[in-house]
Amino acid sequence: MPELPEVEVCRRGLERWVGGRTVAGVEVLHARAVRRHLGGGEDFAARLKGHRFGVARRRGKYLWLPLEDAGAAVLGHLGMSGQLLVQPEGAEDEKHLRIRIRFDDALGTELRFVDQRTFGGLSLHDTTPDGLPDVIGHIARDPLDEGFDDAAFHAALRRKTTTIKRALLDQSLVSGVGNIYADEALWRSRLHYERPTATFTRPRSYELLGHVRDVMNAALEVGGTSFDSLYVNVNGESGYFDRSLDAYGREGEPCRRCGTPIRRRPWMNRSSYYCPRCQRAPRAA
DNA sequence: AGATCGCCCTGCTTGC
DNA sequence: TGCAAGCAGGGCGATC
Repeated sequence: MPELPEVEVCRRGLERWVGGRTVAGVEVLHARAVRRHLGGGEDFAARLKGHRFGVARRRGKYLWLPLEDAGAAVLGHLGMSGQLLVQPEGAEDEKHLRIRIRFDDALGTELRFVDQRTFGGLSLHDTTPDGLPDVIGHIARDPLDEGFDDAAFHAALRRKTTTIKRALLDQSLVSGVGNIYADEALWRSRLHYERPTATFTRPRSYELLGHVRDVMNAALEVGGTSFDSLYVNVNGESGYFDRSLDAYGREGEPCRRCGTPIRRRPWMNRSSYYCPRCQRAPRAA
């Protein structure tokens, strides 16, 4: 379950191992992996061939490889279980290999999109003048992005009629926050997931953003060591999940602040983990 | 038009 | 032991 830090590690790997290389051929092995490419797998392959990749970029959990001089980019999302791997050309196919991209050079490696649950995929899109694929114009910057506007985020919270965890997962307000990091940041902020966003004061919004950044930076430090190898490893096994989680997945275990057992509650076809003592439910829940 | 929620998918775990 | 249900969840799009 790659969250933003894992996607950023993946982007760095793409930048290092795939940037500047020219596509020799593309194999689409599973149609669902290119479902966002409206022209289908054959069109995807045909339109990539012969083009050179530029510098990999990322916004939220989306990442993309610009095609130089084409005004287009290959957009990728890892979904739940996606991986982008740089493998030796002769290496055995992974069980869930969905897309293979070969290159027109002598480096001896190819790019593979591997995805068990097929929530992720690749697609080709025109880019806007600022280089963004046109279909992700609605995705906000992430809190680690220098261009993220804290004041605008707070104003948006005040404007919305919703609750804080929904807002954290709303990629048009802030990107890169998934279910795990939302629960972690809320625990650190001592905020209940159902707190209405309209009640947020500016200091409270800023404190929450600070905790979101801390959670992401901590994971980035742990996961950021694995990209400096042949493999662009983004499978979420950063080690961060086992060692450093305070709320997510800890149902029944003692809160690290007060010792109260952490609770799990069904929420939006998912789960919310929280400390019932540190994170009190709002009065009008 | 803003807010909410069902659904897509596969493999592991749990329970009867 | 075998089968079914539960669970994981990002984001699109239908619905209210």
